[in-house]
Amino acid sequence: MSKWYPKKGRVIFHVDMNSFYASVEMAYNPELKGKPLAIAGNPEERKGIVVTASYEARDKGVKTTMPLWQARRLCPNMIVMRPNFERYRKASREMFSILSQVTPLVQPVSIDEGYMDITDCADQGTPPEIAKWIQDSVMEQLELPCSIGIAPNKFLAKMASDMKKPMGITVLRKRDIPSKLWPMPVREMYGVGEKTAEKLNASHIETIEDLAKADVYALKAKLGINGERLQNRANGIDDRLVDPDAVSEFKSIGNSQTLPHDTTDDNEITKLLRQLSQKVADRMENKEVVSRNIQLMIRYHDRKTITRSKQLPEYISKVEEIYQYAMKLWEDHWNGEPIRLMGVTAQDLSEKQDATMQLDLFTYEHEAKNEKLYSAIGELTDKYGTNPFKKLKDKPKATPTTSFQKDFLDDFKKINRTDKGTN
DNA sequence: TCTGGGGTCCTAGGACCC
DNA sequence: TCTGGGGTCCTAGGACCC
Repeated sequence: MSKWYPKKGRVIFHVDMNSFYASVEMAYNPELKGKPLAIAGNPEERKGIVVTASYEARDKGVKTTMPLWQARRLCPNMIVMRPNFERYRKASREMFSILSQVTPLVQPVSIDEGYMDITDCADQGTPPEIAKWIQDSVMEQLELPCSIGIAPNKFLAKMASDMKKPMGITVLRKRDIPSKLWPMPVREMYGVGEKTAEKLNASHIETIEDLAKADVYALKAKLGINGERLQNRANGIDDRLVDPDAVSEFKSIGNSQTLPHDTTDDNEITKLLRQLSQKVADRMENKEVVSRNIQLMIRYHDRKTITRSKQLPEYISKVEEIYQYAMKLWEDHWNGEPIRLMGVTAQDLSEKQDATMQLDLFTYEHEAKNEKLYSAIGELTDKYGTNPFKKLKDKPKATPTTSFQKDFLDDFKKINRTDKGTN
């Protein structure tokens, strides 16, 4: 029996931009600095909510997701702006480019936060020194504040970056867990939302320490596999790697919209369905993907929400196709009550290139039974030692996720094209 | 006057196949 | 004569996060 010992602990950063949208607007227009500012979708509509609030507004009690009318009551002189996503995306790109000057091991998780693995960056300084350099660079070059958590894994780094805001740098070592992590209410733990917190509280688990020390079987009975995972996190255990490629592919593209008033009006609903289909189609074209599953979401007047989806016999990308399938779902599943929101989402996405390749593969296997295809796969399997796509031979489905798979698929496409050319 | 819009991941049951 | 077990696909919904 041999035990595996890691060579050394990892050093993980979680970089979190402070009230990102509001900060970007302040950098863009210095007159806004020091003033209570909220970014809100649809400031005119009664159903608008606060997306991000500056610290000046937060001091007055304004919070993210608060209805705008409520926020205005708390902070009457608050400036309200619509979001400028182009601006935020640009700032985000520049921020991540600063991070990647330290290491290529940067994993963006959203527009305003990301993980870094700086285990092998000792030549650039101690972890707090590197964190300080990042924080200063982002502030000097972009005028944007951020907080950084330093820890031996992703979960602890995430919790750490949240502990000091704005412009904080927090180290959370394993030995700090009992004093810094455990006293926190369990609801504040990343991964514990409202429902899970309620369940835990019902079993008299109030703090992260309670969770860390709870009976694992009781947790599993209540929360399933997630119970065990949360308990591990509470004890500072988290093996997830920092994966720079993790968010490169989208799994779904959807658009939804709340109506200004609840409705059963056919014209209005048809029009909205068309608009949403158009938006989805446009975004799919930008990303050069096609979809094999369309989902419709309906939120009724009482907020009850249903989703209905359909797996398609073929990949689609055109507005007309998306609209037709969404409309069919609507006709089949609407219960006739007034609705307040509708959404259209394209799922089971594939890159355009691959989808046509898959179609070729399908045709070959099921109609032509082309031997050349199999010999091409065999040839590549020999060349690479193994076929990374277990399913490439059996099923017309192959979405590359690793560079090994990408290389394999590229080569396969080359050979496949040559074959077609000689036919 | 309650509560947006963009996502991801997980679970669970039924159909279907071997 | 009456019934196993595993695997995958499809669908719906829940929970969570920013």
